[in-house]
Amino acid sequence: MAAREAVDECGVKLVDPHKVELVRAALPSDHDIAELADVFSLLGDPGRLRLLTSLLEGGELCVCDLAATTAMSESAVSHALRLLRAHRVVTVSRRGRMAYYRLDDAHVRMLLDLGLTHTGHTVAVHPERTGPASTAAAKKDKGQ
Amino acid sequence: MAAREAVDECGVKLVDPHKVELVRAALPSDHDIAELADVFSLLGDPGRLRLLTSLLEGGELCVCDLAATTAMSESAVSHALRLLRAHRVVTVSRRGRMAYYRLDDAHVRMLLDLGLTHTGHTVAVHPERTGPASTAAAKKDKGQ
DNA sequence: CCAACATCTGAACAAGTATTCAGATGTCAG
DNA sequence: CTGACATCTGAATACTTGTTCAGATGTTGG
Repeated sequence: MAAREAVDECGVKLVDPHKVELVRAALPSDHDIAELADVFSLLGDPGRLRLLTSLLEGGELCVCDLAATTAMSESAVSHALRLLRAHRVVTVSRRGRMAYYRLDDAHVRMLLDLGLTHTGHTVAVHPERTGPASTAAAKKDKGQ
Repeated sequence: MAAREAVDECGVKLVDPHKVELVRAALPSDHDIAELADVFSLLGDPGRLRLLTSLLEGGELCVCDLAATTAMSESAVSHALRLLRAHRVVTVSRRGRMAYYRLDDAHVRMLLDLGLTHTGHTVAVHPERTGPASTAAAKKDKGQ
């Protein structure tokens, strides 16, 4: 079994070149990876997570109310919302001097929903949730 | 007019105190939020994302093969895997001088899978992104 | 028009984090 | 045992990122 001595184009030693080749071919492009990492990164901040969860619960909220629910300064909320807006995760509808935000990305909504359903530990699976409007947030099964 | 002038305990002005109260009550605890943000954060790095996607595709791979599939240095891979190991996302089984890693968290696996099936739909709007290479969704059950 | 208000923005600072390098640990072959 | 090897680890670096402060923009009511 000389399998251990294989070397790839860059001179790196490989253990299972065949599997490596398969995996490499199946991996998403750098662009797709970067985009996906971007989305996860957006959800990877406690402040933004509270923000998005609030919108998932409340449907539509203005900046000052969001600041209240998330315990953040209005400035911090505004900065965070700008980021989320730039990534098309939320949309804003301005009425008078207020700005009302809402979730506007089915993909993120699903990830959020799936994440919240499993907070802490892996419990029951909800594979049937594919609709953007579903938001298992209403049931809040925290008391698992 | 007076409806707009509500104020919460900290002296912040609120627009819809009732909704704010509801949302606040429904939000996960700080601990749960932090944990979930942690998980998303782990998935928010391109390197770790490639690493995890490789494991999702390959099932079980050693460090040097992972370094090859992800185009990272073996040291960087090792550091990343240590982080993932600390968060119980991957497990290692050592055979001889090799260390074989595999995905070991159903929650993360689902998030990864859900994320990968939607690559290219969220951040930038990509009309026809049907998947140039296979998005791992098709054959995700390799590992077990 | 003016003053009060909600939100947005830019710059500066602080904090966290990924990557690299060099060396440590532990394993196998002879 | 010794040397070659795979992986792990710690420290130093540079990088990214969240938060704050002060001021800008745009809106409402008198």
